[in-house]
Amino acid sequence: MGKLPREFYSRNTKIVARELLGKSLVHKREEGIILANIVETEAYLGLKDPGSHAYRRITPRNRIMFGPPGKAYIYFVYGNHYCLNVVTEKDGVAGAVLIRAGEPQKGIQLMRKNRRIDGPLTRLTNGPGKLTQALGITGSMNGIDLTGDRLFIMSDTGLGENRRPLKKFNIIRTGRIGIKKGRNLPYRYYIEGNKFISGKHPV
DNA sequence: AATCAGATTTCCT
DNA sequence: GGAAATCTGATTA
Repeated sequence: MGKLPREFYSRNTKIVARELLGKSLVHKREEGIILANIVETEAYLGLKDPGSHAYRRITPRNRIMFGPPGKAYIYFVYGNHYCLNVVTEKDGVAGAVLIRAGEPQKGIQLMRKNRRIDGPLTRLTNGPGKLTQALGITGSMNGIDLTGDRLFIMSDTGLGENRRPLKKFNIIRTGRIGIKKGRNLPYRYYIEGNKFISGKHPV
């Protein structure tokens, strides 16, 4: 139930993406603790991955991806949203895992407040932009150290207001969402049957 | 149910 | 200039 150490992140990006499923993402704020279990991730590799921001070279935006593992790479997309990534691989090698969806466990009232939306729990954090908004994560936190005590990831505590801890689960691997180049590469991972995966629900 | 406009930054084919 | 690791609320394109 400890906080994941830097060695966890300092590994192959696809392995980290897979192993982050079922872990607990924690944001400590003045108002209280917000915690969600990670249920969907995508691996973004470095210079050779055409779907990655780090494709071909370092830029001011993607520089965090090239730095030490265990940091947060947070970027702004489509004029409105922030996406949270975890930096992987050794210092100097680009790689990151996009956290695409979570399952709310603690601080659900805070999440609803941050999202300024009513509706089912399953729509609170079922997408990368929704997740950061619910957790109160913005671009000013880009580069924050995930081995610190403000924003970090733990093994599933089994605590939570929502439901029992995730036990064993099957992992499904598919192509990544929302990109054109590199879409065919099977670098998206999610927990089979989970109700909090990104995407539209039928009404 | 499916589609569209709008929010508006960062980086280029 | 135009697309991009998105989402919401309004419209039916």
